[in-house]
Amino acid sequence: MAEPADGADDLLATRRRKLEALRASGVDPFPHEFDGVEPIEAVRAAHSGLAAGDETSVGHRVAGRLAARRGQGKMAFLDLVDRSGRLQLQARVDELGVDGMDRLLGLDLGDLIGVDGVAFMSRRGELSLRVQGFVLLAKSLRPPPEKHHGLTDVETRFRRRELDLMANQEARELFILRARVISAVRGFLDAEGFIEVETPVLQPLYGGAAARPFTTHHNALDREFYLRIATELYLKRLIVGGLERVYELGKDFRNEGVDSTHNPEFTMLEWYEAYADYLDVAERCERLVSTVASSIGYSGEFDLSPPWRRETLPEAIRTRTGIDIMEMHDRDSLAGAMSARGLSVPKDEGWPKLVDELVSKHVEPTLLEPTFLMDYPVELSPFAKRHRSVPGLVERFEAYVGGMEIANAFTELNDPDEQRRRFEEQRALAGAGDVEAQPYDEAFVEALEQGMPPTGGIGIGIDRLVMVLTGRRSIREVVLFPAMRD
RNA sequence: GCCGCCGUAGCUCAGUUGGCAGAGCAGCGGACUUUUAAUCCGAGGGUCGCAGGUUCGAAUCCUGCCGGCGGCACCA
Repeated sequence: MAEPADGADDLLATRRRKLEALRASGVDPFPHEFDGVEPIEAVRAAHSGLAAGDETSVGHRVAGRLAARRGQGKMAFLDLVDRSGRLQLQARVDELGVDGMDRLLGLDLGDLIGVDGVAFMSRRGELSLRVQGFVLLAKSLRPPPEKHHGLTDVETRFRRRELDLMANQEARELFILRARVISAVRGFLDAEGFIEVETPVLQPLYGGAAARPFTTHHNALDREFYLRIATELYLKRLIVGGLERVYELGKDFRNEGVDSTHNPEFTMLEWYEAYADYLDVAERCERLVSTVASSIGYSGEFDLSPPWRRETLPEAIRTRTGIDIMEMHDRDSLAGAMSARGLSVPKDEGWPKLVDELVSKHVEPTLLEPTFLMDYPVELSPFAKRHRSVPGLVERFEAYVGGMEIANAFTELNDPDEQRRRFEEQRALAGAGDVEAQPYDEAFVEALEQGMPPTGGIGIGIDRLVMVLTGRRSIREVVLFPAMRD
């Protein structure tokens, strides 16, 4: 409430005052449109051959946010930023008049403006527009982040992503690249005969992954629903229905911990393909990732081109720890072998969890180059088909890059009676307190009883794929608005 | 959940042994017709995350809480 004058008022009040002054002088600070805008990138492309000092008579209309200002008085330079880049504007009093000059220089950094100007190459060799006319497109009532250091505070960058995007070009580029990844994924699958489908996010019963769900309530039906943890079971029902090749790209929700590779809601791609097995799926997976990578110009630390390394899970555990899980099929002998080698043994956990421990502690961190880890114990995989030649295993792989799981796939179990038995086993685990055990899904089993062709299916974590393709180490860097505490 | 580090102006950051709260950018007033983080002059701007405690005196030391990051645990 302090009175204006000089610096006694705060930054917001100053901007509000300017807003009111504009209105008082008949300027609409929030006009409705600005037609015919050219992306800054296109303006640059049109003048790539100019040399320092060259003038043109080519006019351009651009629009964006005012990002910097140099100079005052009779001539000044300003920087305008749009999605595609940054362009210097030159403001001259002999072009704009004293009044126009004052109005242009009276704008605040952060204001959105539209500009008509003529291209020229400055003495220092920077492409610029000599401003002939401009219009305020939206007044900014809050100060933008600092113009040199940008916005670096991690918490602010995530909570107020709009500030990150306006201040940091890398942030803009990253999310544009993410969009291109998703577009390339669709293009790849569409071209290979898959159709994109949408299945329920709100589900009466959840399933398809080992995870705890979020619950919500439907008022009119007066019943609980779950937010899906996977799309798997519905998609397989579409395979039963004869759609043959389907994929879904969308959010899954898992009510579990948050860390650098887990966000409670995340983007998952799943596809299912009739008459295929997990080897076919692996081949398509490595081809998809490699194709998407080259379509976005990936040049990171990994060689993503096919074929990826393949290693069986029992073999991977044996070479890392010397333990042969195929020879130790009861909990006690495996636990004994682990403690004999000085490895920590999770208490009160059964054989499957011990295997899981060995894989996540001793195998996964070593899988840096793209690798398919193949053939998992049946106990860990309630929806995967038994291995055609190795008892106790299923035809399943997880794909790893940089020590991080990016995909999980199997030859789908299509024997309804065995699926029923697997659900019974899950029910027993749930009874023993496993909060992630699969709930029994009778509708799914009945669908399998209609007859499902041999099918291969996969889930690929899109956020993690984007992490790999952009070299980011935290999932929060590739999700626009990651989950944060209040 | 446990451990460690961090939280100071709109933004980026200093702040010594516990002794008046600092700089740059941004903003405000002014000068400047080819700047590139423009420069120069002037005057402003603070819930030092929050709440307690110790002390003559706390941004600084102690406790608790909130938030962030990292690690562990959990988690396909």
